[in-house]
Amino acid sequence: MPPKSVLGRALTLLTAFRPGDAELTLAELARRTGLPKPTAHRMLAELAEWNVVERTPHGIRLGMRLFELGQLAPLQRGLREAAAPFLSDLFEATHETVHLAVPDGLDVVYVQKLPGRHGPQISSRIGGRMPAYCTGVGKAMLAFAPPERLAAVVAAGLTRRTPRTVVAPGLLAEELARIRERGVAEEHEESTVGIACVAAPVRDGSPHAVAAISITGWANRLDTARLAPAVRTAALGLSRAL
Amino acid sequence: MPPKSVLGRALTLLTAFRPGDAELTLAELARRTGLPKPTAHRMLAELAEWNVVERTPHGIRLGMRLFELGQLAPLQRGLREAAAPFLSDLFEATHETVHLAVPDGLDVVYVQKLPGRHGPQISSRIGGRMPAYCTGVGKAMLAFAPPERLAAVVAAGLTRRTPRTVVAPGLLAEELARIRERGVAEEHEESTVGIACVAAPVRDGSPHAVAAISITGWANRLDTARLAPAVRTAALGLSRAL
DNA sequence: GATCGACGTTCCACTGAGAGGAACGCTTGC
DNA sequence: GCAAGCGTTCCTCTCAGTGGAACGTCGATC
Repeated sequence: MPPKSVLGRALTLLTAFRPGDAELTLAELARRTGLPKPTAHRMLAELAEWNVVERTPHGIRLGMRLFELGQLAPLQRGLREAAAPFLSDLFEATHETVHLAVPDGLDVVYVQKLPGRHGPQISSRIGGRMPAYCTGVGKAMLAFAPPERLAAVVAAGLTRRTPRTVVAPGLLAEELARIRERGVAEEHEESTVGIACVAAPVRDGSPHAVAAISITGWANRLDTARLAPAVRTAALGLSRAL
Repeated sequence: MPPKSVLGRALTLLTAFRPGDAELTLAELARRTGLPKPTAHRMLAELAEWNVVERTPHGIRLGMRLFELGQLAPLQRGLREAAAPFLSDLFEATHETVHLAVPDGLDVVYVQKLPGRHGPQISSRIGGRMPAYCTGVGKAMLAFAPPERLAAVVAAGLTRRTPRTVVAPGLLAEELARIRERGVAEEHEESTVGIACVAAPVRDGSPHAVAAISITGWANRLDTARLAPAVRTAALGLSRAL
């Protein structure tokens, strides 16, 4: 049941694109959104004029202007620019995958990623989402978030994603207390089997975390205890820079 | 004179945000777009529901969902993922600012940037635009572009941005021929005084360049001759990976 | 402390931008 | 040769969108 407003319909069309889709046909878009074909056709034609979508010989894909517009979002932009040197240093020192993420609702959204050369292929994507409760960055930010946020996350339910996912609200709260104390969050195969990470919260003067930095690698090779100070230092440095 | 269609108006509102604007007031948006205030108000309210824009206590800013959507644009995404390891290597080997850019119309659009720690503050931005004819990445791609593109660039006029900008179409053509021969483009203070760069085109099997990689630094310190092979190698490596 | 201008917001009668069923020609695969 | 699916066009109808008018509220300015 698509929205009736033009804007709602257009956004339904855009959000019909999922990470895997390189390009979609008009018919597929009409099917996914529930819009009549002529309606979808007309709207896509106008979006294409703005380069928000692009017409290819065999379908339609999201366009360059959308990318450009997205980069103007001030939160991501300012944060990423400030973070760049710290992330580079961290990458250079460890050669593992480095992430920068921000909280959004119950999830975390990745804002920057420097993929480690020899580490595992990690499914995270810039602009991608993961649940907060089972990721290193998510827990780091949840530990320094307003209590409502934790409550909302718990209320939405903790789904078991791997055998080691923490699904008991009590255990999660204990863990967050530990994170608040140490200033560093760890994750051992809680979101994906075989993968571990160390994360630290970034703060901008307010008591709450505005972002988090993490290092990710193979669970059996990543020496989290050794890396923790480096991640913490980078996060503190970025916090000071904000 | 704003467009009459709802979609056009909404996009006018979004594109009213310029790189410097963190957030704008409703009145300012109405002024910039020429839309009546109630119209802008109503549209922004709907965009805010989708998190395309966000309401702050003192204004309106572009939202997280716009960032997420932009990251799904397949061209940028696939390219950036494939390029990441090559860019990291290049950065590590040189410690100078590394750029990845794609062509769009008469311009280049930066898709990734790793800012060098000790290099100059460069005004380029991920998602930002620069003219093709006076940048390293731009010339690298122009040299391997369909001839219409060069013609269009020349037709639009070559503006002198610094004393060293190449503004004679003949000289530009000669330079592009040299770039085709060497496989590397250089730029010495043609877009910004004090800054130089070395760039190489990335190709995906087709005869035309789909992107370019560059290293940028202080004009008086960057040893372009020494860095050229590294940039070229990275670009060739990425070309093969595509 | 009265006046002013600019702000965001609400209301509502009018209307033209948008809708979408019907039908088109084209390609693809039985 | 036919059927199914594709993108595209047409054209009448209607309701989503419009925007002038007027609102309460806030800081400056006098």
